[in-house]
Amino acid sequence: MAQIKDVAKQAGVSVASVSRVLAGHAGVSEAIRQRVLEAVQAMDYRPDLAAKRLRSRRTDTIGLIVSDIRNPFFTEVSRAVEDMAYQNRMRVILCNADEDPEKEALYLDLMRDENVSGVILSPSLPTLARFRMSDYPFPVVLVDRCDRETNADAVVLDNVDSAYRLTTHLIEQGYQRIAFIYGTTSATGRQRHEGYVTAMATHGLETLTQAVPATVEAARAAAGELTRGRPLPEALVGSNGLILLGLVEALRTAQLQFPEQIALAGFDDLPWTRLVGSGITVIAQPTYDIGQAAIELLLQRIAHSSQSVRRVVLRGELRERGSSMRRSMK
Amino acid sequence: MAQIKDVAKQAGVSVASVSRVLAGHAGVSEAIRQRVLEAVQAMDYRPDLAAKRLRSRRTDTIGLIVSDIRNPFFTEVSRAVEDMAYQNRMRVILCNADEDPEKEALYLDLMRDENVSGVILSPSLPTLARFRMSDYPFPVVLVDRCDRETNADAVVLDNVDSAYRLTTHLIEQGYQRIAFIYGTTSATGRQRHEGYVTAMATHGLETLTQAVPATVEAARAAAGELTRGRPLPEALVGSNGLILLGLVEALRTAQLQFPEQIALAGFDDLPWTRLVGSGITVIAQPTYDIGQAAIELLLQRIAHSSQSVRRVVLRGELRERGSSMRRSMK
DNA sequence: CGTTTATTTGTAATCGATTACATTTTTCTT
DNA sequence: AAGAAAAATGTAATCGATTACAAATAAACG
Repeated sequence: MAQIKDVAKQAGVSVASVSRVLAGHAGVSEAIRQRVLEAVQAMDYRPDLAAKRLRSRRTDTIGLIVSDIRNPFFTEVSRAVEDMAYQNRMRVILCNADEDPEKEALYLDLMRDENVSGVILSPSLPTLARFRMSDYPFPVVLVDRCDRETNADAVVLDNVDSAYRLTTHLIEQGYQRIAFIYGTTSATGRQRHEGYVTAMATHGLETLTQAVPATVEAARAAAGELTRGRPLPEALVGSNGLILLGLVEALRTAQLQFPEQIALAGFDDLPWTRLVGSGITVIAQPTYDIGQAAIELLLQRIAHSSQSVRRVVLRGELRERGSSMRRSMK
Repeated sequence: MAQIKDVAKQAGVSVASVSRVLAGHAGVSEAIRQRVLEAVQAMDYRPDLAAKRLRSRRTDTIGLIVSDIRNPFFTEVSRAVEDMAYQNRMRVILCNADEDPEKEALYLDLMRDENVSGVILSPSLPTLARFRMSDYPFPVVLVDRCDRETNADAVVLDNVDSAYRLTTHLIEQGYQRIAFIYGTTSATGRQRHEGYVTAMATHGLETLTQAVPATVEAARAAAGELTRGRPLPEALVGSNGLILLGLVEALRTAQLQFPEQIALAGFDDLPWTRLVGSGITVIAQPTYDIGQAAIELLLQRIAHSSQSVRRVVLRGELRERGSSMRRSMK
């Protein structure tokens, strides 16, 4: 394996010059630049990253900590983050913390060990509550989850508004007994719940909510109970993609047609939402954009560590489909 | 930031002893071990990974190169790989090569730069054809895609057999004009095609195939054409999850009910396959196991670089659902 | 108990780059 | 053309660990 001193010898220059040329630093003559580049080419020289990182004290690596990459939302976010990272000659270390604060802490420690340039974090509720930017030796950008109190760079959906719009849509379609099943594991569930409550209150309707861990199984069970109760809710709303999936499964088990017997809506426009039944009405999140915005924010913060704290709020898009069709008057 | 010499001073020993204790090397007295551990604890010392990697020439990092993490198959594989990697104190660098041989080469170069311990690769067809273990300075395990000629550690599904069983199932249900839409971008499509052809031949039936790039859009277009042709095929089979999704969308557009007007089956048991219509018959891949097997194979190979080449073949599971229900006699 | 052998411990070289600082070369002024 | 200032280049220190080798200590043996 060729190393920098070999290249220097081959090009007849000093190692410093080689390093300068490769780093793209100014103040090196065109003649030398050419000779170095030629030698590099000829020897297929590739700098040793470990050495470079040790000396320069920078790793050009960013950490991405999410609950579970199998959640399609995070899948898409991670793809965006990786795309942008490689474009900026950075690496990504991905961690699945499973909504477990201890794992999150563990992985954040690992980020410190790795001496990462920055971290994108989707925190569980307890971690979010405790979060202080100053607790970390690297910049952190929160993604998907953040609350009003938290002082941190963040990229989130307009959760309250989106839930408000979704709920209002159902009300306008003639539904009144609208049940909201939401995840308690993260801040988004709470915020979407808030939007739902506001919409219901605005129209003088009573709320009907069920808080569950944000998993398909929990949502399925909760929906099963709801559908066995009487009177039957007129509509079900799930606060995210996993929950929505649980609802669909439960309705199927209970042999309830939507929207004929019960309407349905939720968050996250997944590949299947328009395929089941006559399609499911959802708030689509601009997931790729969210990931992209997060890493852009992070890169800016890395470049200017003292710039003011920013929050990017992206708007969800209501996609009306069959599952929320107008209720026939009774 | 405390470094090893600070710890050594604090514990009243040499840096070598500290390093030995932390590396878990034998031949250090219990007394010193205790003193070092105490000092480490007290100072919250964490070894600098860049320095460690430079000197030891090992990174404990593995590369995972797939076409697109958004493909649910790879999502699940990557989760398994990451789980196992962290359990073995290793890191994972994930790359999306988009089925592009050039990107694959680029990322493989990057792996060389990173001096990774090993790589798990899901190669495109051209890369697979050219693949030589000896071309890389690190061990490589192929995942999902491998053909008979390739001499390499690999973890794959029993593609030919699974496709054979799936096709035979449809035939047994009374279908004859069975169309097979398969992806040309990867080796799996070809192999599944082979299984289909064999099953059809065994039963003296004529084949009806359509090769497409493995994307939802391409499959949708191809299926659209097939459904406009006459006589209509009696059944459609998609060679993977993306293609299957495209087929479902096309049938929906063409307003064709399954299995009433046309039967449907495919590969990959995704969250939605049992929710659309009366459920879709599929071959379920043990995706998590595939990922797990791949990294286990890789770790073994890293430990014993000269062990014999292994191929792990996992069996797909046929899940019969409504979409392939028995055809009423005509 | 002195010698040999095995076990601990320490000292200093090393991994391969970046970069501070010193030196040389070039350019600019007058 | 001499001297000052600016630009280019080189030398050597440095990043923070691991580890080869040397030195010191302990155990084993006749």
